[in-house]
Amino acid sequence: MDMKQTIAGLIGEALQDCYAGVEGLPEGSSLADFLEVPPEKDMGDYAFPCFRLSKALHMGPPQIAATLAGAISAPEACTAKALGGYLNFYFNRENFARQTLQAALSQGERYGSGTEGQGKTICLDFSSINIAKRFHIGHLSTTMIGHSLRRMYDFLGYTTVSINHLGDWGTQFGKMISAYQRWGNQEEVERDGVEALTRLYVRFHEEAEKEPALEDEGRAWFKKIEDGDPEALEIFGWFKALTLRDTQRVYDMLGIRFDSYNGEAFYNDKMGRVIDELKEKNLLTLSDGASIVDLEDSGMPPCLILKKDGATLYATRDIAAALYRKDTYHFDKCLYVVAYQQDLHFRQWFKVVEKMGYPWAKDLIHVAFGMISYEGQTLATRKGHVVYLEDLLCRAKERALSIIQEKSPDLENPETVAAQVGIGAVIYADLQNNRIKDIDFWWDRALNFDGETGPYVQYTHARCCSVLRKAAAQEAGGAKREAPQADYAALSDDYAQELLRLLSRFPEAIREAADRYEPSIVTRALTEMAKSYNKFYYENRILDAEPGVRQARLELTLAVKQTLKTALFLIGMDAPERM
RNA sequence: GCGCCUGUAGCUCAGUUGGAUAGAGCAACGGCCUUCUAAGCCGUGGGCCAGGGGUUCAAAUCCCUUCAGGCGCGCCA
Repeated sequence: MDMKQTIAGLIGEALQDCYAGVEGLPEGSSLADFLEVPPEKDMGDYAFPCFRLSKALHMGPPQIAATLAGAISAPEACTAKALGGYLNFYFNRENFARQTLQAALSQGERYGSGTEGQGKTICLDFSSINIAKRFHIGHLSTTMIGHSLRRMYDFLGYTTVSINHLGDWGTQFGKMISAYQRWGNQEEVERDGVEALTRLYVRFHEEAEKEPALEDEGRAWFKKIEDGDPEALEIFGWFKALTLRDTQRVYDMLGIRFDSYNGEAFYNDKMGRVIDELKEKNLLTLSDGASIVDLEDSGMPPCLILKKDGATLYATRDIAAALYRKDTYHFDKCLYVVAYQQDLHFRQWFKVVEKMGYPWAKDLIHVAFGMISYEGQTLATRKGHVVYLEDLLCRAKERALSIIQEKSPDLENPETVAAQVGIGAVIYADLQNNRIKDIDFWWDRALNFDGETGPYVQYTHARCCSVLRKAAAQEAGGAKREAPQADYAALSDDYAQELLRLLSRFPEAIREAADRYEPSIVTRALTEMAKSYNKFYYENRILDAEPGVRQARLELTLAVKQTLKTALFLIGMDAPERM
């Protein structure tokens, strides 16, 4: 049982003993929710504010705290002291150390995992690239947040389905075929991939300025795609394959995998059902020639379903996709990791699904995140005001490599580690803050590896590994027999206790992150743990301590190492053992 | 005009969903490597928590309001 529950139990008993029969007192598990962490270490490990009892008991909080403190005696778990209106609890440090390490070490890198997701499925729609467009920093957040959430839900036992909802439908692809037919050549496109397609697309627009007939030609090619013309489909399929090939390089660098690439084209023939159902349920009305679902009763503008010309829209496709996913995956939740600009769009079509009578509309979640800008300005591909993800990752890797050459010239696999560290820095920076915050990208910030950064945490992990390696070497070399019994009382100092406290709370952090769809909670827990370990490390000698003390500190180091690795994994980062 | 979001140190942000004296990192300055990884550690300076009202024993946190910024508001996605 964890300390919080233990303490809640002790308070419950004390309330019974001291104030039996009084009405309106909290009891049971609600007491655990009242517990808080005091702002200062010397105020204890947990505190119970007595203010809220004073009404029911007709007594001042300090008096209540003092009475309860007198009634609590459980020295093997903790001691209680009254301070003002607070009842402060101090852990029995030796026992707390033993219990926490036992919990962490028995599960190893699975520490913090769970089974609460057994039998539940979560769909995650993220990254969702557009065909014939290069992957740039504007796609980083959706990709990393989605990937991280996916790993967290997996860790908690959920079945997850990662979906890359491809942007692969629209007249722009007709234009691209037209441009390719006029000016493209196969070799060049095959070689340069998306880059070549972008050039063709840009040229198409330049030429179309002078020759407006081109627009019609583009539309005609798109019509051919719609009608299933073999030539059009072949070229378009090739463009698609090229895009996926180019993008896959980035996904490989990031360790990301998708279960489905069903995008807009896939749902093209699945929207009839939506229209029919909306008509059947009397939700569709005509307005200025377009078909809409009126949402005035929900205080929102209407949701457009069909254009004047009868063509479907974004919302129509999203609804069709949601129905398909519910039928196919039977999800308990479907998350859309999409920038906050689209907040209204999601609220609208979620509401339409609700009006269609599907109770699972409440399980559709828009996981919104902030905008990214580049050195104070809006991203603009056309003006070249953009940072491609591949370039960013490469430069981060180069920077890591040059630091390795300077500080660790003897490293065996500098290229591999440089990639892990450089890419880690980029991922960390993206998942460091609350996802709703806008991000302004600056090169010098992105390539800074000092302070609270990805490399800092990886460095701490490598440091733990180094200590454990040296310990193993000592044991192999020396005449030591079996591991001595750890002296957990040796972990009573403030530095060790703070570290243990963070370890003991790590499982909660993962759950909070999953509940709030907020990877930054894990990033922060990770950073706090690394900081805490570095302090501990400077205050305490590990390898040359007395055997029992050495063993206890090694166990703590091992627990931290494993937990850091797990947390890094959960936000999508690698954990090199040396750097 | 209406709606959503944001406003905390010079900069970038935390702040455990209402608790005790508001915390980190960066930047600046000053210390610490013949000892387990100095990509590290320690210290100094820096705050009207955007402003004003309320609710509460207690507000950066909840409610109202003003201001500032971002985003969105029908045939794009």
